[in-house]
Amino acid sequence: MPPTESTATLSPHIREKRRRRRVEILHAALRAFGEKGYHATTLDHIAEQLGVRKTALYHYFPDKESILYACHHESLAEVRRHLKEAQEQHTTASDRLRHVIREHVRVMTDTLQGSPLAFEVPALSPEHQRKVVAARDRYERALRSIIAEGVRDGELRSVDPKVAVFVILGAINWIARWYRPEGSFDARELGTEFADYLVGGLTCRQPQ
Amino acid sequence: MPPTESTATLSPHIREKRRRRRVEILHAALRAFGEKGYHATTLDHIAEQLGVRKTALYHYFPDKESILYACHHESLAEVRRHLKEAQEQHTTASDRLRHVIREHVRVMTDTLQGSPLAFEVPALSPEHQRKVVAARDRYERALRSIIAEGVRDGELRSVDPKVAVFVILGAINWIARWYRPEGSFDARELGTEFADYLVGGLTCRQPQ
DNA sequence: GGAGAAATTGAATCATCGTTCAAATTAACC
DNA sequence: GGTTAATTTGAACGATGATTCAATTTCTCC
Repeated sequence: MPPTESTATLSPHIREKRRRRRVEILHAALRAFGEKGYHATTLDHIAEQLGVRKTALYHYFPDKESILYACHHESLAEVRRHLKEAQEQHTTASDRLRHVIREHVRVMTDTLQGSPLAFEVPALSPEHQRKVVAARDRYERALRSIIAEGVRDGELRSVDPKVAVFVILGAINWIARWYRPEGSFDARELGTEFADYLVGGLTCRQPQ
Repeated sequence: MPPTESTATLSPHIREKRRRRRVEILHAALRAFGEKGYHATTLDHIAEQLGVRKTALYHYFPDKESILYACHHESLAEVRRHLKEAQEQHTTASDRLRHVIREHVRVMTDTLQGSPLAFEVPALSPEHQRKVVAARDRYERALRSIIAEGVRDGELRSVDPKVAVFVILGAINWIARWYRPEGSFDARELGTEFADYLVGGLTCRQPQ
């Protein structure tokens, strides 16, 4: 009876099955949180999507807040991975930005439709909140310095990087509120459109 | 004892005093909703900001949901007023867009820091929800057609107006999550920066 | 195919608000 | 200044939804 903790003594098969189930729960939770917000989402609602009773969830997570935290954790890891890619694969600020935006949009539209910065951080426990805010700040700061570099090099217009990052993340996080997988938008095109728009608004009119 | 209803038989002085109090409540509610979201906000929390017990609120609004609706109603009226201004005072798509964005940002940062499209619509009663969604859709459609016109006239890049409007409103609504009046951002500059960025991202590189 | 672990369930508990209401306080106005 | 209406309050109620737990069902694996 290892509800929630102690994955150590499990057989590989069981462990894997358990991991998959956790991911399923997170997907259901992410969808619900994105649609209605954390507080309006009941455990019943999440469980219902999985064809199960809410008490079953306690076998995988100690409480509702931990589910929210796991969502944050997963999707923050995801976007920060793409940030790293961008840094490694591109050299100019616009290319890096374009990469990050496109991939972040993809994270929002994928099954793990994560809005790691969109979800209500205040709902987290102090401990979890501290961790999430720290990770989110690292991400935001990295984006800001990409923009700041671009401005310094004359590649981008002279904008306040803080404001620019807020605009970008606002636009991206908002996706959770209107995007539905069954809708008519193509996820891949969406990322490109976002990148074109949001990078285009920062680049200089006349390349010097 | 006219709690909530029947403003008819009141003296002008009383009526005015009552109106002011309602606005105070809305401001407190808007701030709280913007920070923590509707469901995480308790009536105690709103009342506390006004130095009063939560039961006092029932003298002005029949229930919590009506406060949310009033917030929606007020701020939707506000942004749609600015939309009308934009149509009347400007002729080109970019100028109209610029006007709307700047003013919408101001609405977000002002005392009535309204995020009429940001607040959880599903929390409203079916009746109120219908009204708010209708008004919001009118607003969104108007913005889309401004952009569509600009594209048709060759003034704006060829973008999907739907996506562009989502980007713009996402960026603006996100303001409720990070802007604090006591912070270091100047509200007026903010509107201009948003407009520059978000209109700039739509305009053609080389005016034909 | 059977023993034991894992997963799920249903019933019960508990805490948190939103809401009601009668009583108390405060303001309006003649 | 006193009467009436407006406003606020404190205590109590009720609904919702998170959480606990013992019992049951379903897997795993020999």
